[in-house]
Amino acid sequence: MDYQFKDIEQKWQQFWAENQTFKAEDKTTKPKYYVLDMFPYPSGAGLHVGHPLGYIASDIFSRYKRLKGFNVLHPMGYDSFGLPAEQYAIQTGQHPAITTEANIATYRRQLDQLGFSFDWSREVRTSEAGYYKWTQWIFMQLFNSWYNKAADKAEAIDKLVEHFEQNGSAGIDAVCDEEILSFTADEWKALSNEAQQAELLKYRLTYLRESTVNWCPALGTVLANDEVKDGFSERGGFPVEQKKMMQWSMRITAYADRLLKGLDTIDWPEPLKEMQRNWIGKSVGALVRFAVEDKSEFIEVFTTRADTIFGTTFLVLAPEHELVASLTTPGQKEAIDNYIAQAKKKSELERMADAKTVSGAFTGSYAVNPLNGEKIQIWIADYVLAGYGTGAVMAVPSGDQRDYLFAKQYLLPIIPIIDIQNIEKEADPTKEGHYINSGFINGLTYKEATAAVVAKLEELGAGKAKVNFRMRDAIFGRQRYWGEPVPVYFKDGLPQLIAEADLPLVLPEVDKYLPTEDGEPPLARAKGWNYNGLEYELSTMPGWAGSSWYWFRYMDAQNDTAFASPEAIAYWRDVDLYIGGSEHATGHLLYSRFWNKFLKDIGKTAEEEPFKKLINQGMIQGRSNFVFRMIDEVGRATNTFVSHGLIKDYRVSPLHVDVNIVENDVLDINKFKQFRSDFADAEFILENGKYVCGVEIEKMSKSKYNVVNPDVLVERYGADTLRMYEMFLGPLEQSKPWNTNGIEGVFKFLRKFWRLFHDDAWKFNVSDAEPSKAELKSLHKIIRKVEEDVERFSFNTSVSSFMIAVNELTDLKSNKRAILQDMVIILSPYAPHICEELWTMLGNPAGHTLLYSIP
RNA sequence: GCUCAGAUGGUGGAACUGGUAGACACGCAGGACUUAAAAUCCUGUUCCCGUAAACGGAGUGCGGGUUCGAUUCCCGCUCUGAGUACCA
Repeated sequence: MDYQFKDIEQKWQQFWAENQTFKAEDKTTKPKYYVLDMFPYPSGAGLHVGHPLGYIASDIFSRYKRLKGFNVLHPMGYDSFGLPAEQYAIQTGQHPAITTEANIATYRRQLDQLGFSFDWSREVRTSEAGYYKWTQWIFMQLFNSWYNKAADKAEAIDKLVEHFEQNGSAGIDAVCDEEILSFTADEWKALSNEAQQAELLKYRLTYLRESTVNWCPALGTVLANDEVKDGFSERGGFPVEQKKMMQWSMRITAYADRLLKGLDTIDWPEPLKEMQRNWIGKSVGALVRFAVEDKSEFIEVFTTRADTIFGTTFLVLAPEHELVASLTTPGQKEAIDNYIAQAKKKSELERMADAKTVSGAFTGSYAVNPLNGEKIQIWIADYVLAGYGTGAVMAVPSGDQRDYLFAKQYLLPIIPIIDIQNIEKEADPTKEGHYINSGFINGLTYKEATAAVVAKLEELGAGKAKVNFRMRDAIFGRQRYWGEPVPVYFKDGLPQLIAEADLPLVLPEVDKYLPTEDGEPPLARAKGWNYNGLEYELSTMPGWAGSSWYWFRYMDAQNDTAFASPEAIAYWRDVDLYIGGSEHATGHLLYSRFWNKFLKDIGKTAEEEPFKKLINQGMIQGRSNFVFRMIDEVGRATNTFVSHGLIKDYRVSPLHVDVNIVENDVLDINKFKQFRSDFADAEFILENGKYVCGVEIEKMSKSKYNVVNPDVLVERYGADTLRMYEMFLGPLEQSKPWNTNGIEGVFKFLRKFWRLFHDDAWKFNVSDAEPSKAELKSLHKIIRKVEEDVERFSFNTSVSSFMIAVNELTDLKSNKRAILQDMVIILSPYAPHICEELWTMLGNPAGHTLLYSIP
């Protein structure tokens, strides 16, 4: 029989499902290997051809590892809380759980037809109570913990309380809020319970605090920094503004240093590590205190160039700085007020747009340089950011270009401080040379000077060495419905955890998915929803909560007494290979590392890093096709279409055309006439009897008619062909446009492979004769090549090698069992259905992934 | 601006540690089979010169360098993509 991919694929998919062929074992002496894909958000649009790329690669690798004798965990699930289902619910009144369920069904069908070897018995869905019970549980552990810098790990909050009771606040080195109380043991004990709780909140790893947040009015919720791009929400593209709100946050900054250091221990793409390094933004420098002249106040600045302190000719505060009002003299009040009003009006975007225009205002006050007693002016300017460092800088115009421009604009002095500095046209931030005009560090080099200045500042009590991070604590609350409820209620205005026995705190029903009239989150609509009469927290957790620990749940997905059993965690430990997109660099991947480290600190997990090796699969872009509609003399669109090669001779306007009615850039004219009713009587100006379309690379999207659905390709060529074609397209990590041209080549290859086992009449015909030298040579070449390729994730080259091998064996008219049986095994990770079929036709038992190993 | 990645035929790409550039596939051209088409098979296909072949010349974004030898290593530049953006 000819190659009947449809029957073969259906048959084996059913067999694998019924026999749970790919179920990972929990008790085995085999070495473990954990292959993880980034689980999808099940959107309404279903999968397009770009989504499975990473899944195919991970599936090939998983199947390969099984052949190599590993006990492979290769699970799949759904990140099923999220905004689109909720937006849809707002529009239609349909409960998000219902649309989510329907979308998951579509995803599952699409995934199944590709023949993935997922262990579905371990499926997780973040929106199910059985799962989010443990997301809430982790939240509670974070609430019950503080970060002990001395031990460099998270510890139980009870230990902190114990310390307070015995020693007061002395001897505690914690990551905490800035305004903490200093007290003795007796003073602590004398505090009311409320006061104690309020104080502890400043230490907890998840805490409630008034903070400036990214508020998105259109979405009606706050967003985390990584969910905002250029002043607009990442989802939906709505404007985002800054607003002060009481908010739940995660003290991820406690882990900043460990998150940074850990990067050196993991096998991740360098650009991704670089992105995380930049996001964490560690900078080593010093805090310097400048006293304000004739006032008791002082201004603290952060600088990475303490050595340049003698070049400081003014101070600049952010317009939002808390001391601005008190520093402003009566004479300068109007100027300052005007400036602040003006700065406030500017949106984030405008502020970035005029990065080059310099503006600011003088407060009228003066500060004193702690090292030389110089009196310098205090200004405000929006080039200083309130959110970074202390919101104030010491301006050294000779060394910093921003300060330089500012000094030029407002005629402030510029003092050179290094002998080789050239400051005629711009600032010179050099670290070479020796210091001048710099008091006691004159003549020293950069290294010596920095150390000397910091030592002197410490001696004078005017400063100290300080490491600063750009990363902020992560805002954790969302004023939305479709997310995990926060397991907290309020008593006397203070947050309290609900009892662990009351988990999960189930998402209540509401009449509408919108905020209430007085602006409270949707959960305020829930009738009778309270904790023994006390009010629950009304915000829900952000999208990244559920995905920050899901790889642990796969280890033991059904467990009802722990997020995963200690035995399961001790065996599976961490993810050996993680495949997914680089768009999660500063969100999911950072939060996951954070939670992983926390869970290790509290003794629940085994490894410091969750994902040993990570590969970014490239984005599959859309490849749009265009037709060219002729424009007549008066500028009206006609119903005549000009082939691409001829458009220079006509006036035309390009029009997207559905890529599914175009093959190799040639338009199917009949299908085009049915594409839209007004094209029914379209006319064409052809070249060589064909209508050739234009091409452009764009994002894959419905509106551009360039979405290619895998269902269509599976229907036409089968899953094995699609799997191999996606790999054949190019290196996994590289972004590339999808182009269905060429899939025929892979299909032909599989058919040719099939034919090796059959005679001219398509009758199964395999010989038991001894293979020739040439045949053995081909076989050994391909085995070696494919092993090398898989180990370095070069799947595209192994597909080529398979083609070469099959071409060679076809030329040799080889039909020897000794050759073909091994070919089946090495090809099986790539094209599992056809291989399983041929494997059984050769007389072997089915389900060979468990039984056989690589030759 | 800064950081990172990349640039090879008509197209996707290969050449892994410096050793025959263009594997494999698509497309295209020609041919076989067919009444015809599809499917299938065969041949050719980097460019230039040459009727064709042998042969000759050029060639991996551009300009230099190291080397017996460079797509590969080094320096400078151009362009494309991604990330980031007044971070003191």
